[in-house]
Amino acid sequence: MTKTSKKKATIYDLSVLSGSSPSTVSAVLNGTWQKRRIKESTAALIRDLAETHQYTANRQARGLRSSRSGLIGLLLPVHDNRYFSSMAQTFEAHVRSKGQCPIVVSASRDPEEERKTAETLISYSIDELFICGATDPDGVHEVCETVGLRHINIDLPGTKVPSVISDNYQGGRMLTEAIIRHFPADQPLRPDELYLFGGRDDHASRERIRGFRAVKRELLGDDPDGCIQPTGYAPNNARLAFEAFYEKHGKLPRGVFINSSINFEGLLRFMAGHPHENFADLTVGCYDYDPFASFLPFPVIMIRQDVEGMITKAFEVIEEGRPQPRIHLISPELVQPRTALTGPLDALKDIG
Amino acid sequence: MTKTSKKKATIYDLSVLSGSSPSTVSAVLNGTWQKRRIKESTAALIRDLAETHQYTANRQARGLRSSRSGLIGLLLPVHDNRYFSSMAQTFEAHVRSKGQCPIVVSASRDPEEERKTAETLISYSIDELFICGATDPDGVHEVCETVGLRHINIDLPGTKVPSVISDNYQGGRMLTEAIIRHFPADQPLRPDELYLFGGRDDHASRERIRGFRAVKRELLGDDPDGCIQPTGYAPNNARLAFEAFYEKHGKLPRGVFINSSINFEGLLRFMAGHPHENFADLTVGCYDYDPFASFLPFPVIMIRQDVEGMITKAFEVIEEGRPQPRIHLISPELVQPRTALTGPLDALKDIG
DNA sequence: CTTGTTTGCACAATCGATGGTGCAAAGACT
DNA sequence: AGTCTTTGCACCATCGATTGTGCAAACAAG
Repeated sequence: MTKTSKKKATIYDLSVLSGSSPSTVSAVLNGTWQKRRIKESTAALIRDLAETHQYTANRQARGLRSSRSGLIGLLLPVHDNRYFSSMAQTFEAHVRSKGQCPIVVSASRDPEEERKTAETLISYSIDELFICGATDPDGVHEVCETVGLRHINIDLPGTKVPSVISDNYQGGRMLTEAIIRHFPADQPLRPDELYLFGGRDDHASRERIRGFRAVKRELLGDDPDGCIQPTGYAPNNARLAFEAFYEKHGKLPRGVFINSSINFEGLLRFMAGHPHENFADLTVGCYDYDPFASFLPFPVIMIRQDVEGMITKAFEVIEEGRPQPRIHLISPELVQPRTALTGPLDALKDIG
Repeated sequence: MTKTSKKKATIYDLSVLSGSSPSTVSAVLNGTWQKRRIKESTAALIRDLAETHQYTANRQARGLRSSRSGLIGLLLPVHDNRYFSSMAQTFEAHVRSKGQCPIVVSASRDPEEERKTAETLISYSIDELFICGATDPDGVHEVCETVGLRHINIDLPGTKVPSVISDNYQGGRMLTEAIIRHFPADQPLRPDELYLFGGRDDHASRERIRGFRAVKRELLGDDPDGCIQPTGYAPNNARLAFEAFYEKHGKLPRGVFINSSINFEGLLRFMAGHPHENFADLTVGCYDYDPFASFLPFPVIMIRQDVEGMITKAFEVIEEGRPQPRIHLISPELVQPRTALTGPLDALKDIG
C-alpha cells in the first residue's frame, strides 16, 4: 500500500514536498499565481507534484473560505418527466461548460418543500439557483434573498426576479388552432366538442387557457365555460375527469387540449380501461412533446417548449448585474403528429 | 433593513446572543448536547434563538471538519430518459428520507467523463456514490477506492463492488417469448423474422441477447446470427439500422426486439420517414417501459425494470459493512400492450 | 556604497462547525 | 469542614483552502 493510496493530498502535503508555503501552492493551483508573482519555475514544480499526487482541491474548504461552492442548483418539480428531465440535461451541460457542478433537486410542486429544499441547497453555499416550475417562486425568492443568493425563475414566473418562461399564451393559441384546423372542413369541430383538460391555477395553465379560449372564440364563435377542466397535474385526477366526461356523454370530446404530458398519461389510463373503444374521431393536442406520444394511433399535435432556448436565456439574464423582474417569453414550437424530433441526447457521442 | 436580513446566522452569532460558547451552541444544534451534558434549559434557549434567527448550519464548514458532507451522489448516463429519470426520482426520495441531500449528475456513458465526474463529486466530500449505468464501473471504482468512498453499481455491474442490476437474461427471455407468442398460431413467426436492434457490448445488452437467442432457439428452432443488430444507444444509429434493413428487404421484420426506449426512438424516426407505410404486421418488444410507447398503433410489449426495487436493494447492500462484489438480480416485469402503469409521480400529492 | 524598486515568496488570520480536554461550581458524602 | 463526584460548560486545535500583509533578497539607479 503506497502512501498515495489512501487519503487525498492537500496543499500542505504539496507544500512540504515542494518546499514552498501552502499559500504559494494554493495560488499556483487556483490560478492566481501570476497575481502573486510566483516564479514560473516554482509554479511548474508545484503543478507537477499536484499531477503526480493526483491533487484535487477540497471544495468544502475552498467554499468555506470563499463562501462560494462552485455548485449551481436547479430546483425542479419532478425528474420523472421528459420536459423536466430534458431541462436537467440541458442545464447540466451549460453548468459543466462553465466549469461548475450542477446540483439538480426536485421538490414535488410543494411550496413548503420548495423552500426547504432551497434552504438545504443554500446551506451548501450554492452560487446560483435556477427555480424551475415552482409552485411558489416568490416563496423561494424570500429564502434566496435573505442570503443574497442569485436566482431566476424558469417555466413558472415569479414577481421578484426575472423569469424565463414559455410563451404559453401563444403556445396555447397555436395548439388550439392546430387542433381545430385538423378537422376536415366538412366535419368541423363545434365549440362544445373541444375541451381542455389538466393544469391548475398557475401562470402557465392560465395563459394556455386564455389562448385556448381566445382561439375558440375567434375560430369557432363560442367558448363555453364547461369546456375547461383543470384537474391538477396528477395523472389519476386527469383520468377521473375523462371517466366523468365519458360517463356523462358516452364518448370523449372530438377535440382535446391536454395541458401537459403528465396529464396525458391520465388519458392513457382512461383508455386502458376502455379497451374496446377505438376513439376514431379523436384529435389530441398536448402542451408538451414526447416522441412516443406523437405516434399514438390518433392524431396527436404537440407543443415542444424550447428548453435549450429557455436555459440559454436564463443563464444570460442571471449573469446581468441587477436584472429587472421582467418576464422573458420563449416561443415554443408546434409539432405535427408522427414527428420524431431529436433532443439533447443526440449531442452525446455513442461509444462502443 | 433589519440585522437578520443579510448574512446567515452562525453558531458564533447565537453564541453571543445566548451567552454560551460556540461549542455549546454547536452541540445543541447538532444533537450531541446530551452527550455533552448541556442543561435542558440552555439547550431550549439556544434552540429558540436558532429558530427565530433562522439558523441553518453551514454544510461546508461542517463537512470540512467532519469530512462528511451529507451529500449522496448518483451518477447517471443521462437524465433525459424515463428509465434514468425515474431512477433519479426514486433515488432522491430515498436519500431525502435519510435526511441527506441527493446530488444527481450525468456522465454521457463516457468512461473518462465518468471518472472525472466522480472526482468532482469526491471533491465535495460526498458520503456515498451510486454508479448507475456506467460504461466503466471499475474505472469509477478506482477513483472511489483511493479515497475510501463507499460506492455501489446499479444497472450495469462492475467486478470490484456489489452491483444491483436488472435480471436482463430473464427479462430478455420473457420479452422474446411474449413477442413470439403474440403472433397467432396460424401465422407464426419464423426465426429470420425476429430481430433484435440496439444495445452494445455491455453486460445488459449481452444478457438480453443471450436470453433472446436462447428463447428463439427453444421456441422457433433456430437463431440466425444476422438477426442481432447492436447499434449502440444513439437513436440515429438505430434509425440507420432500420433504414438499412428496410432498404434490403422492403419491409421491417415482423417481430422486433428493441434494446431500450432510446433505441426505440430510432424506430420512430424511421417511421416518420416512411409516412405511407402502416406496418400492420409489426410487433415490437422493448426493454424499457414508457406509457406512451405502450399505446402505439402496433403491439408494443414492454419490460419495466423495477427501479424502486433496485434502489431499495442498493441502499440495503451499501449499508452493509464489507459487502462482497456480487451481483444482485432484480426481476423486471413484462408489460402487455396498451398498459398505463403508475410511477413514482403518483406518490406525490397534487396541490391546488 | 547608499537608497529605492521590484521580485518572490512566507506568515498568519480567516471561513463555520466539531470534538477532545480541562476546569470551576454544585452536590454528595464522611 | 474537607474531600470526592458529578454537572455544565468554555477553551482551543482542527479540517483545507484563500488572501491581505510583510519582508528579505535581488536588482537598479544615483
